[in-house]
Order: sequence, then structure tokens, then C-alpha cells
Amino acid sequence: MDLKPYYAVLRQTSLLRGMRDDELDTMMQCFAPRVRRYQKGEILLLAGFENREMGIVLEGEISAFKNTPDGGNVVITHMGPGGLFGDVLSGSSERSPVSVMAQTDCLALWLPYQKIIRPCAKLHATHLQLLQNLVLTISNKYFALDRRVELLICKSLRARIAIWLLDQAEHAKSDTFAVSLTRAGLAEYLNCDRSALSRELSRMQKDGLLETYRGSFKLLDKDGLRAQCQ
Amino acid sequence: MDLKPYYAVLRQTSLLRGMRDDELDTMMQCFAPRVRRYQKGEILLLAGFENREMGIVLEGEISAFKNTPDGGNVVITHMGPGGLFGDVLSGSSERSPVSVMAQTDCLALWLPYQKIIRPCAKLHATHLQLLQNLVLTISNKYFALDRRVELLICKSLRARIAIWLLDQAEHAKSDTFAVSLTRAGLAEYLNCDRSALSRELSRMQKDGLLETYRGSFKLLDKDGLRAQCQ
DNA sequence: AGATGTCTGTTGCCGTTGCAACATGGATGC
DNA sequence: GCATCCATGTTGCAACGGCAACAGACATCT
Repeated sequence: MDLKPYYAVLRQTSLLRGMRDDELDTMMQCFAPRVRRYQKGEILLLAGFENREMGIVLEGEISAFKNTPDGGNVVITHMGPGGLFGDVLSGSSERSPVSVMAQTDCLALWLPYQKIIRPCAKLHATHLQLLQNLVLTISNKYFALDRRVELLICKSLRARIAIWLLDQAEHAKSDTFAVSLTRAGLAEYLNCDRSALSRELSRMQKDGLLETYRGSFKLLDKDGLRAQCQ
Repeated sequence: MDLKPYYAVLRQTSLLRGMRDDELDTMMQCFAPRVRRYQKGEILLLAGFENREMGIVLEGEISAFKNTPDGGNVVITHMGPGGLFGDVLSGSSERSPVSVMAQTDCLALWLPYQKIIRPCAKLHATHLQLLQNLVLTISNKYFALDRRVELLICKSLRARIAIWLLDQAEHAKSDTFAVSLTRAGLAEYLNCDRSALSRELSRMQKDGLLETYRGSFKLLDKDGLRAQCQ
């Protein structure tokens, strides 16, 4: 299959970011990836199984979710074209902690891990860059998880909210920012009840720490917030 | 400096596991690592700073800790000879979330990340194996963190304990096992108060789920425990 | 407009758990 | 033996936050 039409998508992945056409040509020749189409609802990756390929979303949407001990599903992330998944898994001997499902009809590219980790004898400079990208990608995921743990170990809800707010403000480089998360989504990330989150945000507004309406936040007293991070 | 005397230690690292002397010779020539001695209490890696080298403990003990928002320190891990640190950090553009300190006088080997990620033109098979080891190491750290998150998002303490117990039993491949963690240490890992942990363990013993004395655990009703996981 | 559904805020209830204080028991040193 | 120290278990109290139920705001559809 000719992948040229998807080069624009590939360039958006963290793995192949910004590579030229000729570079992608070379990589695709080395990797000999396979392409597969999935129908909405089909499983691309099943929790509990090993996997030796990385997936890239070419068309459509996928979602990754965990099976909770009580049989439910918790969505971890959504991805569209350019999304990379199974990257950490494929290089490890672990069994997948998540399942990946086609959210819509979609098309996925599968890259064999062994071909990625073992550069061919030609030692293409592009391949070396790609390896660096791979490690960077995994590292970033590690640090994102680490920040999550940082949040979760805070005992008080107010502390978790304060840390999150300061993080977001730093990320947005402004004390006023908007996020696309719903309250329920934010509650899930902060690992608390939605109503408890609303209640605490109300209290924090009463205390003059911030103003918020739906997805918009305005930090009024960052020092005060920092004092709550305990 | 001649590293031969430390080859036995190097072979114990997850990065250079089981490599022959001649392979280590080659790698050390490629990496041109530096060695440095540290006095007890000296800082090897400071939280908040970037780093482009991986560290291997050759002699002595080190500890990694986080600076909590309220100024305290929380020890994350200890390492002795053969310990690898800064591996995730060195390949990322993040600033370190932990500091690393010499717990005793010690000797550390520093490998430049760029030399590791970019195999030399000779394309040594050993180097390719090492790259695979690197990705495996980082991936394993990722999954360990992921399991930690899995624990932390459980709302009830009993659920966290149950998950931990079942995990340990699986790891020990036996329903009876012992761990070196103290109650206080376990409480910290489970993110709860030490007394609350003791209390809950007592209740679980009353409920006939397990028996425990200090670091020894004996699971009596694994199905019962699984039912408590959330 | 009216109906419907979703997101958000509010409140009462009460269980779980953090915190503090104390008891016990094993280990080590003198 | 006796003193000391540390790890662990126990318990009372208070409160944080989960849960459930309801109300209001807003979007979408017909």
C-alpha cells in the first residue's frame, strides 16, 4: 500500500515528527509496516496481552480504556489521526494495561518494534533521530504519569486542585485560562467526586483564591494557592 | 580510569545486563564515560535541573528523593552498586522531579546520553542490544508507575490493600510471603496513615481474609480479597 | 415554543480515614 | 536485669469527602 497520502499525518506523530518525504520513504522501506482498517467498535489492542508493534492512527478516532476490577471501563485517552499508541508496550515484556478500541471506522499503521529498535546496516541518520524521538516520547509519558502521581498522593482535595490550577496556569503562561475538560472529567483526573469538586471550587472562590465559570479559570491569589499545596 | 574492576557491577545494571568483558570494552570505548567520587551527603542530581547523562552506582549507596511542596523530602528509592539512575531524565527535555544524594561515600559512572542513543558507525550488535535494554528499562519504570496510579485511584483503603496483597502474592508466586517494608513504609506506598493501615489490616484479619505479623502475610481468601478491590 | 438531555452547583447525611495519644513488645546496649 | 528505642497495634474524635437527590443553566432537536 502506498503511504504517501498519509505522510502529512505521519509527520504529526511524536515518532516521525517533521520528517521529509524522502526520509519517510526510507523509514517505511525499513519498517515494512502493515496497514489495517477497523470498524467502529473493533478492538485494536486487548488488555492483558503482549504486543510487539506500535500503532499509528491514520484515519478515524480510537480510544484507550482500562478494565476496572469491578468490570467497568475507564477511558484513559482519545486519539485521532497522528496518534501513537502501544509505543511503551511494544518495547516491554509486559501485558497491556489498556485496551484500544476503534471509536469510529478507522485505519491504523502498525510498525514492528524490532525493526525500529534495530537500525539497519545503512544506519540512516533519520533512523537515529527516530530512536531519539521514541525515547523522548516514552520519557514524556513517564513524566506525565509522574505528575499524576504527584497529584494523587496529596491527601486533601483542595491541595490537588491548587496544584492542578498552578500547573495549568504555568502551561498556559497566564493566570487566566480555559480548558476543554468538563467538571466530571476534571473530577476524574483529580480522583474525586464531581460534587465534591464543585463544592471545593465554590469554597475556594469564597476564599478569594480564584474565579471560575465552567471551563474558564482566573487565578486571583497564586501565593494563596501555593500555600494550599501541602 | 580502568573500569575492568567494575565490570561485575556493570553487568548487574539493567542497561548492560550480562554483557561479556569484550562487549563492555567496546561499549566503554564508545561512551567514554566519566567517573566521579562523591562524599556522603553530596548531591549527584538536583531536582529542577535538566541532565544529559545516565548514572550508574559503582560503589556506595545513593538515595533519590522528592522535595514536597511544603519543604520536606520524601525518599523515593535507594540504590547500591549496579543501580541505574537518571535514565528516563537524560533522554527527555524535562527538569528532574527528584534529587539524588550520596547516602554513603560513593563512586558513580556517568554515560553521555547522546553517545548511547546514537550508535557509532560500526553498529556494534552489543550497542543495539543496549538500546533495547534502555527502552525496556524505561518501559518497566513506566509500568511500575502505572501500577502505582492504579493503586492510588482506588478510593477505599481496603481496596488498595487488597490490590497490593494480590500483586505481592503473584510476584512471590505464593499466598504466603514476606516483604522488607515496614508498616510505615507500606503506609506511605499505599498513601495512607500508618495507624489507619494497622486498623484496616486488623479488620481484614477479623474478616478472615488474611493473617499477618509484621512483614509476613498469608492470604486466606483470595476471592474475598478480589471482591474488595473497589 | 416545548421537549429533552447534559453539565454544573448545592445541600444533607454519614462512613472512612487522618490525627493524636497511648500501650505493647521486640531489639539493642549498658 | 534495666533502660532505651523503634516498630506496631489500639482507640477516640473530628472532618473530609463520597453519595444521592434535586435544581438551575444551557444546548440541541423537532
